[in-house]
Amino acid sequence: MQISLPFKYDFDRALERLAGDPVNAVDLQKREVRIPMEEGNIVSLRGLGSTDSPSFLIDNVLDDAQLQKVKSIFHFDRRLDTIAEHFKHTDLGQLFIDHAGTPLVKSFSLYGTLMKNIIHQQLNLTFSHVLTMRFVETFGDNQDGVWRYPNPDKIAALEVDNLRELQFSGRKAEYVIGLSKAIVEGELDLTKFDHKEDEEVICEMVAHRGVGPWTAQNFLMFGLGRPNLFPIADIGLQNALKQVWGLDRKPTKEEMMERFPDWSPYLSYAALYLWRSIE
DNA sequence: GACCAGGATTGCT
DNA sequence: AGCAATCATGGT
Repeated sequence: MQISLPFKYDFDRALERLAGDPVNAVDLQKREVRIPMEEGNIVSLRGLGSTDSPSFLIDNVLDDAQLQKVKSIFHFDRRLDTIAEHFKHTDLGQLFIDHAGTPLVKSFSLYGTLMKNIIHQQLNLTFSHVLTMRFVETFGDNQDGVWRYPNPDKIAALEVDNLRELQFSGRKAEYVIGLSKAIVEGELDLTKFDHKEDEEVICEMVAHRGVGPWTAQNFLMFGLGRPNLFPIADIGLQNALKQVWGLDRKPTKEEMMERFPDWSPYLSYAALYLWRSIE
């Protein structure tokens, strides 16, 4: 199955971003990522064209529903040129020229992205990737060289010490186990968020111990692919804005929020391109 | 050796 | 309501 897009799409950049997380099965030379699907099979997505003329080869999809799911993960239906145009006359205009075609790619597993976001809280990226990798290697499974996050029931059954052994903090271990229990017991249903407003999802999520605004906003961005979130507590975004605005300190919450009306309804893309600017 | 990392919670004023 | 301490560990 081959498809092409009528707008700039930097697939290599998307792959580099995915490759930043060692859990993902990315081959930069072959321009390929293999995606472990919920249905059990592994879909292969390979880039064929260029950023200006993007096309893709999709292999091993079971049916049309799954094809739509893959397209949705990579946002092949979301016009990046329209979004760049929106930022043209804002303070972030240059970013959208420098990194044109950078897409917002969703993670492959809702539960996985929640666990990953918890694990990544407040830690530097290198160490947090070590932790997520240990988590997946210890409790997930490997199918044909592709790692898959475990099911929540497996984590819900753990003791704090099982995660302490992987060098989780005691508190982080409690969060991860507690949230997994909430999912198993049906108190937290990640699959029912699709038709709810951002604010409603955030409200429900932060009611659970371990989930704060940053984690809920990241889940909405990278789990559900929502276009209009800006995790204001994020140190990386603060540092990126410090650089873009030429400040000698990190910007205040108020200074950042002042720009929201200009960036909206694409706050997620403002965040994505700001992260891109400091990578 | 201090201080900060792509934070959240708890306890204290 | 707002602030400080706490958490594990790696990098600077």
